[in-house]
Amino acid sequence: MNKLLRVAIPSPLRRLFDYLPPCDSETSTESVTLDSNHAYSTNSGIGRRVKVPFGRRELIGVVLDEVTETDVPRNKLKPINEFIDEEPLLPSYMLEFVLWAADYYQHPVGDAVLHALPALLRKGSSTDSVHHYVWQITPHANIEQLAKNASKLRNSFQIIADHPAGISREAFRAEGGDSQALKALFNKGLISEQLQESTPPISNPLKEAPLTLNPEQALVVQHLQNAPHFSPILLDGITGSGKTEVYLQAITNVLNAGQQALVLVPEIGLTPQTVQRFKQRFNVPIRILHSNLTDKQRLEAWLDARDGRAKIIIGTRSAIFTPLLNPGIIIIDEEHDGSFKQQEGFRYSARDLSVVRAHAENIPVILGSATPSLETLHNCQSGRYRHFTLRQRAGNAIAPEFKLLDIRGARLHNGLSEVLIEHIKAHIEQGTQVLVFINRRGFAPSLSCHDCGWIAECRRCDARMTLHYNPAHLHCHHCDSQRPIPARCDQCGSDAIKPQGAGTERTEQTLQSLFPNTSVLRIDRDSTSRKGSLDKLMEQVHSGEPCILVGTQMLAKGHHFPRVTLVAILDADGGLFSTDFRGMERTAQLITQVAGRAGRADHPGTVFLQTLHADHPLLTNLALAGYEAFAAAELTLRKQYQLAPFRFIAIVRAESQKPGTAESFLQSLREAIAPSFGGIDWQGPFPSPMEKKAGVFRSQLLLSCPSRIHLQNCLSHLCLVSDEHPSHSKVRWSVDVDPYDLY
DNA sequence: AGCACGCCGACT
DNA sequence: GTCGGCGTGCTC
Repeated sequence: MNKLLRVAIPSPLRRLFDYLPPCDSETSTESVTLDSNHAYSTNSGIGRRVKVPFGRRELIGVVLDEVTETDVPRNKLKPINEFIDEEPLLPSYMLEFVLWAADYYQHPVGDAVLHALPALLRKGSSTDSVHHYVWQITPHANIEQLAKNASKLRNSFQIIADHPAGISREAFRAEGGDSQALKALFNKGLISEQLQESTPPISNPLKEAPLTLNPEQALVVQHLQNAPHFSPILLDGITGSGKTEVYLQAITNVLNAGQQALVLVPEIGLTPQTVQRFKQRFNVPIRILHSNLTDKQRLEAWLDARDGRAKIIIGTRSAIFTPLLNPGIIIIDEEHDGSFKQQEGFRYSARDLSVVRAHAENIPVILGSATPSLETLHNCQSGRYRHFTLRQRAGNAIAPEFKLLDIRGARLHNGLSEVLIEHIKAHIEQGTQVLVFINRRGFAPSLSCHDCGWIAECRRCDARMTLHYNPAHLHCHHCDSQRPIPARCDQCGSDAIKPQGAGTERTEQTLQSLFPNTSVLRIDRDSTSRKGSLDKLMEQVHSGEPCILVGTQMLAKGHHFPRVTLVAILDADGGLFSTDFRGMERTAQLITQVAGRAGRADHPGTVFLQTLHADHPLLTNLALAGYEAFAAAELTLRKQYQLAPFRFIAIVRAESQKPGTAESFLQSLREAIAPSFGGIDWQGPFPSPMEKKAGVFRSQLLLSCPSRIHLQNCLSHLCLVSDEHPSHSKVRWSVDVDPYDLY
């Protein structure tokens, strides 16, 4: 009986493809079949990449199984062209993990498997294309041999000095080292390149002494040390309560046991400050997976993790698929953050998968947050996760005080109330800093005609164009289309067209004119898009001089502003009446996170919330009792209304070029499937909250069910039906399991 | 998703 | 006459 290879192919087809073993050019070229003592039949093919003929193309796939039976007619089977890898690329438990994820999120297996690989491996690069030469400091070299003002050289020297076991060129560049400086240091004889030796076990992984833990922190570290097996933990601690120190000490124990740590952070949270904490503490190779690495750097980091050379891996969402030789712990920092859920394609949640992976590897996992998601809190209540709370702030800092600022009927200066302006003035005069949070980029959220009421709208979306002055244009934040600012109204020709409302640009301008002698710094995607511009702004803030920071949620993540004593949230009402049932939760998290930027160290902080709904229970509860109380109340409501996390939900989304096509497609899916799946609650199909986006019409169907398995079975069936559907080519559809956004 | 085949309109 | 529009069908 011939052995067949079952291969995962990167295609949207939700199935695997069977192939014959490769033709061996030496034995026979005309015979398609192979005898059993062929070289390839002796060692397992599972986990190896192959080049296969697929239609008229050649693709790279991964062998998932070896079988002897197939439903495919014999004459359709083709032999694979060749094996790329001698050995399995992935340990089998990693393949199983990806397969589990593909199944859970209803994503085509082949696409998921190849998604889990670094781009170069996806394209067929060999794993030994990475050279193992590393740079080291020569024995007598000292940084003092370099001129004091040669900062580039000194910085590059320091990076290499920080890696006594040697650092590769790619890793050096990834850490911000300069190639020219590398050459110069080599020419000066300060560094040398040699073949990497197998890293000697590090006797002491610590570079600096750990901080003393308070009793709450010690309890967590102790718990992990006593139980180094699967044990999901929520580390629930307000900003400044020392979550990071707990991570560092938990990692220390893992390193001492000769194991590796995987740390996941939100997309925007991968700041140099976070990374610095780890580098300062540890004496071990650390790999950072951030978004602007080259493909080669990524591959190298991946291989270093897989082969155990890297001891700590810090990365964003996709790093959850990094294989580890000897995993010891997984840490998800800011676990409530939406960026852990991929919003297109393979719609996995790295946070949820981290628990699945930790379970499979039987290691602890820490979910850390000052504002835990309701899912995670629910998992604590049901006993699935242990809940540890850190209530003490470092250095006895006082928690910020919340004040609701009722702006009904108040005179506003481009969104700033007079009371607020007075408070800003007082803080500036007292010599501290002020943070103004507004969750809208641009100058104004819309441009409208005062004569006829016309509003500038996007031609491709059901949305208004945002007015930007810097540079001047109209911009759609949903599809990125842009056009010049019209001089006259499109509809009536009047020149009375005016900006409506305020975004960061306008707020910056208004504050600057109110406080001409104070620097006003704007921090949003537009002001920080140029490389290094964020660093420059941060430098100015950290110099400590009084200033006003104006910005979007970028301000709420990762950065600490010790001199800020006043936080102003200009529009606290944003998510109060959202159609998304998670709107409240997100608003509460955002407000709490922004507030956490103030009142650190010895400066007590105040948080002002401008609102038109000063008696709204969310706001009063949050302001008076804090996030924990809010979350408890919100969970009760979710239970009452039978929403997530008390039911499992999934959304089927569809889009089409013509209006109505997507909706009738979903309608026929529902009609075809609903009768055979009782116990599932169907809502829709209805048009998406923004039906037209980037020129396509979108519709969605919401399924919910108290049983995960039942929902899962229903979705599998739905995908089968959908694949066979006649309008399959006119409609693009996708399934989102455990959606984060209901748009 | 690609990529080919296939069958009708405006160009040299 | 043919270049090319995108409908539809297939990929082990």
